[in-house]
Amino acid sequence: MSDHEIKDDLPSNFIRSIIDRNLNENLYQNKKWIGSPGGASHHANAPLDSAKIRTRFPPEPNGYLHIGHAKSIFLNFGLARDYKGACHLRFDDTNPEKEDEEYVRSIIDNVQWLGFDWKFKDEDNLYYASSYFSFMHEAALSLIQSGDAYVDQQTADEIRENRGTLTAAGKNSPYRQQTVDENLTLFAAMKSGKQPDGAMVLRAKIDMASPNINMRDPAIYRIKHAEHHRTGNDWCIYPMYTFAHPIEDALEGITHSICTLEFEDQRPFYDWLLTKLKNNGLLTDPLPKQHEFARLNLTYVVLSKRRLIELVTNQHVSGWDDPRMPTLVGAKRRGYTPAGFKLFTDRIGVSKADSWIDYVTLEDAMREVLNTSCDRRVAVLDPIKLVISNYAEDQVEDCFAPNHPQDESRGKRVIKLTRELWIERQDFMIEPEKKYFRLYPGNQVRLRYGYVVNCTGYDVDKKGQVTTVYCEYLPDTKSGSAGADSVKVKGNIHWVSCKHAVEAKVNLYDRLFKVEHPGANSESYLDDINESSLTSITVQLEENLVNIKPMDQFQFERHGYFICDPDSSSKNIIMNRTVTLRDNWK
RNA sequence: UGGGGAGUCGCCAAGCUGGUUAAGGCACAGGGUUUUGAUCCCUGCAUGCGAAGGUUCGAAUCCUUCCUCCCCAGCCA
Repeated sequence: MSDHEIKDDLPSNFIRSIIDRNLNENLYQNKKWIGSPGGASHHANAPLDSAKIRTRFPPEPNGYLHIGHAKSIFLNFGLARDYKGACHLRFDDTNPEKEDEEYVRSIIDNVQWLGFDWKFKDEDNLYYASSYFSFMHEAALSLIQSGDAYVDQQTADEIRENRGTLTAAGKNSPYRQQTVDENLTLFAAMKSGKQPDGAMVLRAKIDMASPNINMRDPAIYRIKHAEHHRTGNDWCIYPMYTFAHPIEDALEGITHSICTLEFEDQRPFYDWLLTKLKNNGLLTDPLPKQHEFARLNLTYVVLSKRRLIELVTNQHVSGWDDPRMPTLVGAKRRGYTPAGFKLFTDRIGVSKADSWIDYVTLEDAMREVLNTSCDRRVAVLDPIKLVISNYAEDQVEDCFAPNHPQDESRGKRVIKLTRELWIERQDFMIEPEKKYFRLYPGNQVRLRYGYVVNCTGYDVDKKGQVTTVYCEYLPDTKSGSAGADSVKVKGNIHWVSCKHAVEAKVNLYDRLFKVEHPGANSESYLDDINESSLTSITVQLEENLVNIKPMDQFQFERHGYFICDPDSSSKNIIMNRTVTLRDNWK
């Protein structure tokens, strides 16, 4: 295949268009990279960067990754792979009060689970913003020296008041005209540890009358007497995201810094800062450029960090990895797969339009992937007994079931047939409704992989509930035998031998919220919680499932895809339903 | 009422340096195959591109005006 053909297979979106254009403009042909992050002097004698582009996935280690992050991960790492570039995993740990090592580990696991790493040739591009604190401090000093930053001693309230409003310009701080030396002294005081939190803050000196509020002298360094999970007590001043992020990108030689829409207003500051630092000799071209895309919204799902935390702490779910949670750890336990997420993100595309993706789009992507990857098994979820009256009490017979209907190479397995079987309650009706073609008195169906049977009767308990169904089998009709097709039936039901069945617990999951947009038309999104999002039942599995191991996945025929829970054991098998099969009936 | 964005089929989304009948996916509706009412296959699904004007031989693509929605006033990210 030629490059041209390969390119035709790639999706088209505005970010790829930008990259294509940048590459055609030879924007990075003189870009130097010495193999590790650093400023202008660090890369001064470096060779040309062999990575065509550099992107980054920059999570703050203050929570668990969710499905929305998966979109960003596939975007950033996918772009790097397609363009023969590198994607860095960078922890944006500039706020010590919120961040923790526990999240770092979980994020690393999640990214690897989705199939990515941060290697590029011999580089290991795993970085921490906190590694750049020294450079950031120097950058701040340089800004003070060039007259582009000052230490403001107003209180937080005063700063807020003087910022102005959306329609009215702000007022200059009384400290805005301090000399460079005064600012240097004050900034040193901030760093010295002798100033309490909030006493003063370093601000960029731009324009208090800017129509863009982000340009009204944004705060770039604050005092925070807090222990950082990586730098300990080395610092008591920490850079703000606004200041830190562009620098992180620049030091790592990022070409395309892709973030979500809400940062659009910050792009002017991003460019302002980097240009200043370039003029001050700390950075060189090509400078990274920020591009924004629409974050993922999924119907019936909440993705905001605050709400997710609330769901866990208020115990609406069992934890971060509850299979109903949209976290990656939850999705994994639910049985959602990396390949499914890849298909999903490919399908939804990338754009700048705010949008809500139908939850069914995600489910369908999972079904499509699971359909080919999962072997089939039989499970009766709501058992009633079926007795084959003309089948001997002690007889046991092998039935052969293919592991996958579209892939013979996966072989067959044996399922034992006996006189008494478990079948689904839903596969029998005393009085069939229209178009129902399963079991009812007088009707014939095939016991999948076994014989055709004729329904002869049934028992009910005092409540009128069916307890046992009776039938007679047609001896010449066994699946695979010459006479198998001699009797044509429409219905085909699954079953499990009572004598051989394995009991298990199954968790049936439904959407966590009962409305498309939780919270949109109610007091709180919590009012929209679906109280029956989890149903736990006891079921009968085919005997071949006795040795199932945690995380094994199967399709239970006619039901859906199921995964063996991490807490499952041979004595206590637990299966989680990932997603049902499509069902045109009922 | 300031600034920044976005509006193409029920949900996404190509196309947008103007040029045959406006890609594709999901959903939906029919039909075929089928020992999963699954899968798979076929067919249908916007004379229309937020609205109205205008430029042009020709506009979703260019211009003008208007409408709707989202984001921004943390020493959060």
